[in-house]
Amino acid sequence: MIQATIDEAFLTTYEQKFKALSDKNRLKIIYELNQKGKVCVCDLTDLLDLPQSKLSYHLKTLLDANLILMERIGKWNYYELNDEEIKGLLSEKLCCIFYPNCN
Amino acid sequence: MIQATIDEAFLTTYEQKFKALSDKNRLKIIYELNQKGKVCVCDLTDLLDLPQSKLSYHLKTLLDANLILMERIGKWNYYELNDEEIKGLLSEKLCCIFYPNCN
DNA sequence: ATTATCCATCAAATATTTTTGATGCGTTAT
DNA sequence: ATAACGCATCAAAAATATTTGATGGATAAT
Repeated sequence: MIQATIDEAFLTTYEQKFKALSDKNRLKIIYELNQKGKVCVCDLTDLLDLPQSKLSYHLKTLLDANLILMERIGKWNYYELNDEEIKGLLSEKLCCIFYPNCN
Repeated sequence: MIQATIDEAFLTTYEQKFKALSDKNRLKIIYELNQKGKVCVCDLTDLLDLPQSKLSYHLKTLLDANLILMERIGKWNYYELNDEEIKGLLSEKLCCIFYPNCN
C-alpha cells in the first residue's frame, strides 16, 4: 500500500534531532566542536562558561540525538561532532558555523 | 576585533528555527506543505487530524520562525513553505520530506 | 439581516525541558 | 592509601511549551 502519511518513527527521530538543536547552549557546543574538533568536557565548561552538570546534561541531549560522538580517554571524556549525521540534517549554507568541515 | 564567540542574536534566530522544527505535528505540517504546496488551514485540520486551535498554534510557531508563509484570500488563510529559508537551514538529503522542490 | 464558515487569540490546565546543587564512581597524582 | 580531579546522574525547583475549550472578528452564503 502507498504510504498515506509520513512514518511515525521517522518523525520521532527528526523531532529528537531538531529538539537537540533548539537550544542556544547546545548550538554553541556544536559551534565550538566545529571550531575545535575533539574537546573534553572541562575545556567546554571554560569555553561556554557553564557549570559542569548543565553542560553534561546538554551533551547528553546531543549525544542521544546522535549529533555528537563521545570517546573516553583515561580520565577525560572527549566529544566531537558526528559529521555525517549533521551533514544529513543541515544545509551546507551553515558551513563554518554548525555545518562541519568548512574550507 | 576578531569574533571571540558566536553572535547572540544569531543563536537566538537559529534556536527559534530549530525549536519550530522540533515537534512531530509541525514536521508533519512541513511535510504536507511540501507535498501539497499552498494549503488552507481547514485542509490541514483534515490532513493532520488536529483540532483547529492546536493547528493554529503550530502554524504560528512556524510562521514566527519564518519557515512558512501565509496569504489571506477572502475567507481562507493559505500557508506554504518558505522555500528559501528552509533550503538555507536543512540538508538537501531531506529532499521530498522536509526539503522543498524534489524531482 | 441572519446564519454559517474560517481561523486567530486567549486563559487555564497540563506536560515537558532546563536549571541547580548534591552525590558518587572511576581515574590519576601524591 | 589518600586526596584531587573529571564527569555522569539524580531529585527537586523553575521555566517553557503545548493542549484544551471558549470567544470573537471577518468573510461569504441564504
